[in-house]
Amino acid sequence: MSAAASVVLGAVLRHGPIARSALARACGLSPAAVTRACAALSDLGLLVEVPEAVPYQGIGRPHVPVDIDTTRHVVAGIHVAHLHCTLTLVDLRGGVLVRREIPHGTPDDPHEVLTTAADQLLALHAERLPGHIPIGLGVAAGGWVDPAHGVIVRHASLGWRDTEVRDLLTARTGLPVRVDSHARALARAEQLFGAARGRESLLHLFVGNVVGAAIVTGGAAHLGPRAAAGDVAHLALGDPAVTCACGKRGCLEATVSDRAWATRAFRAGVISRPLIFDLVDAALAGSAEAKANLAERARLVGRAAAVLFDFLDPEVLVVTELGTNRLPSCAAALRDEVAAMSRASGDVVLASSFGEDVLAVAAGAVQLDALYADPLSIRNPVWQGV
Amino acid sequence: MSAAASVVLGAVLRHGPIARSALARACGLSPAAVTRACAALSDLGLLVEVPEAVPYQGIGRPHVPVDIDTTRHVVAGIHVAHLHCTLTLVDLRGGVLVRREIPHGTPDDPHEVLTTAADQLLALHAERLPGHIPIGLGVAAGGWVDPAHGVIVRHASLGWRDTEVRDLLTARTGLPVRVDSHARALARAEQLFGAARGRESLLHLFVGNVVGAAIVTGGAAHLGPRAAAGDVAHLALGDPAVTCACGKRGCLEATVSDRAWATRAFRAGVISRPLIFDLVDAALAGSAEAKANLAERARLVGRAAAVLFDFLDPEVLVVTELGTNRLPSCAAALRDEVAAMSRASGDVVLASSFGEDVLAVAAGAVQLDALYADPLSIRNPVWQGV
DNA sequence: GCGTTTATCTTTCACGTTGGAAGAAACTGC
DNA sequence: GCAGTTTCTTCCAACGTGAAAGATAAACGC
Repeated sequence: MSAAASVVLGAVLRHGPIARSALARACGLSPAAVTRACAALSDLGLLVEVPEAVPYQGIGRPHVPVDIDTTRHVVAGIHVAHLHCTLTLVDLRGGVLVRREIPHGTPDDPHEVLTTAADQLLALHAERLPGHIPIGLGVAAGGWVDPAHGVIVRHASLGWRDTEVRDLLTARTGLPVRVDSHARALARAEQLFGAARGRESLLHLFVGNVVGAAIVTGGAAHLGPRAAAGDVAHLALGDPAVTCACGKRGCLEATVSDRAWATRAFRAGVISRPLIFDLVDAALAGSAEAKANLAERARLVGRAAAVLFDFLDPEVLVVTELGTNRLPSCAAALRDEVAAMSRASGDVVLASSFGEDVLAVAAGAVQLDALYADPLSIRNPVWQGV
Repeated sequence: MSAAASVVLGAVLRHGPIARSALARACGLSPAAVTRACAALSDLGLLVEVPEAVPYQGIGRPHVPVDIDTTRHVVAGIHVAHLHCTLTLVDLRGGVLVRREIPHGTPDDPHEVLTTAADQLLALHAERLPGHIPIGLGVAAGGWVDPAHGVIVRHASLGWRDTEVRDLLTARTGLPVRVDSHARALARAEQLFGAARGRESLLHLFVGNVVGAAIVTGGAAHLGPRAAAGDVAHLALGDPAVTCACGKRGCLEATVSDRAWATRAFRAGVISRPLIFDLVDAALAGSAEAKANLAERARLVGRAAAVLFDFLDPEVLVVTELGTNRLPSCAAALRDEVAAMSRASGDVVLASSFGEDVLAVAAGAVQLDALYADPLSIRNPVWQGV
């Protein structure tokens, strides 16, 4: 309920260890309100005082910086990919504490995949971080996801339809469960912990086997009435010469998705198997041909991003894509292309902040999003007793 | 400040004459809160009781419907077009009470154009509606406008740059002044009084001599850090064969703007002068060639709109364009094209609600937007005295 | 015709959140 | 050790809200 608590916790997250007096200025709240909010958040184990963190130099009573307490709670995350689930335990700053990948038993059976993942995640928690109280469980998946109902409407690669995730896993784990799409989860992560920290608008373009986008305006993700906002997979922003499985021409996904591009590179003789990792590895190993090939993809992604950027005009554009995230030359190609084709200046175009941990962070961010929106809702009876 | 007053006034606007009890249900407020809000709004002359409006049939104490009081206040509007200003006095329901067009004296002198318009508008008010208290002045213009600073950054056709409108006209008229772009003003009008009534997301595409869009998400217009959101004029969504004055190919504005399309139709021999009105008049007079020509434009607009729609996934798409607004066949062509090229079903694609009055309503809506956002800010000392 | 029933609207009161002001606390400088 | 300074806390009044009780105005039933 208390709006102040949410604002204060968000400001602490952004500004690191920070004194209450500075918080009051940063949040536009009275000192009294900040004290009250900090007390409440401290009682819940979300905030700690760290007197030694920022030594006080000046005159007067020394300040007592507060910071996010990452030692008490964890957030669990499940990312449902094509061949495996990524299980994660993430702290309140989005730091990945534990990560494990488990292959799907029976990919056609959502119930089995999800309950197995949840069970293993609980076991992982009991084994590795028994002292951390789990706040909730976030589930991220590529494709069309309806976070309002906790449903994977259409999983991008597994063919699942209208899979009710939230109710299933809440019953199974007893934790609050939130579900969201890949692209939106990562957008929120960028906004909380990454490049878009503190920004109120953001366009996040995710290019993997799935291609998707997330639109953040006014500080909140825009879902659309069908939760389909940002579905750019089949926009005609790609190569017009490519015919997509959907029947249309020039679909973005058919042009630049991992699978599509790997196939294209394979046919062009750049790699010997149609696997994107082969292409990236070759580029990392120094192959000029592979580098040029990936830069070409980055430019195609950039051309599409330029259109979306100019239309939406967000504060930041973040692109999550294997090549640009690992190869500076690709990131530069992307940036140049966007700058050339749009009003965006180079400094608002950024590669994902999360490196290898993208999937792990995404899954956790789904739940952390909810925490930072309403921190006082964490009324965990287990914790209250300690 | 009171959030309830804004919510209540908005609900009254949407639901016409409505009983307080029904308002409480519609707004999710307690009856007490509604009573208080209505009393405050009544005192300000924004609301009236209309006991006879909805005769009560059932048992129990009869309800007393309340409605927007359109008899006390007016909002002034100035729309700055290429050759003239449209001056308007609009009531609180967006109804145009007075409209007058005045040609620019010296189009190159923003100061002269704006002050003349403001002076004439004040005179018009004194002459025609002296009993109505002016709440404020809205200014709408095509191009790049920064409403946060009240500045026309770049007028689309007059070549004005960084014209400070708000401060100039506040000083001149003593009224609160708000400035916004054409596309956003009309989007807000659609949301308040038109097709998008009560919707929280909306994409409005405006096609005139200027081509622009407005993005509404979460109930509020998205501006972007430079107030440039929705600038679709130079997106490559038009005919790739067309080269734009900006140097790029396929720009939307170079393809479908009034001027560009009229020129194209003129060259094709459909009309004898490159004037869009000739084309529309011919079509209205029954010319099959002109109709086909305008339907082709509607389809091109639809193709561009489809991409933007699928990306943003708004609840409604509203297109303001001369042909589709006046010719059912064009509206149908647009609808069909959007439905074919996007996920949008036909019923979310709508032509503008305001017919001949588009410009007049747009100018007024800029200020009405502010009124409905914070009705209690109308502390007009003149009114308080009555 | 008069009390009962029903629904609308208003008033009263308690609650929660906030900012302002005063006070307590902790340190420096003289 | 005392003034000066800044941080943080406590107390209190203001505000907006919902719940509940009360007032009001009609139809209904006998």
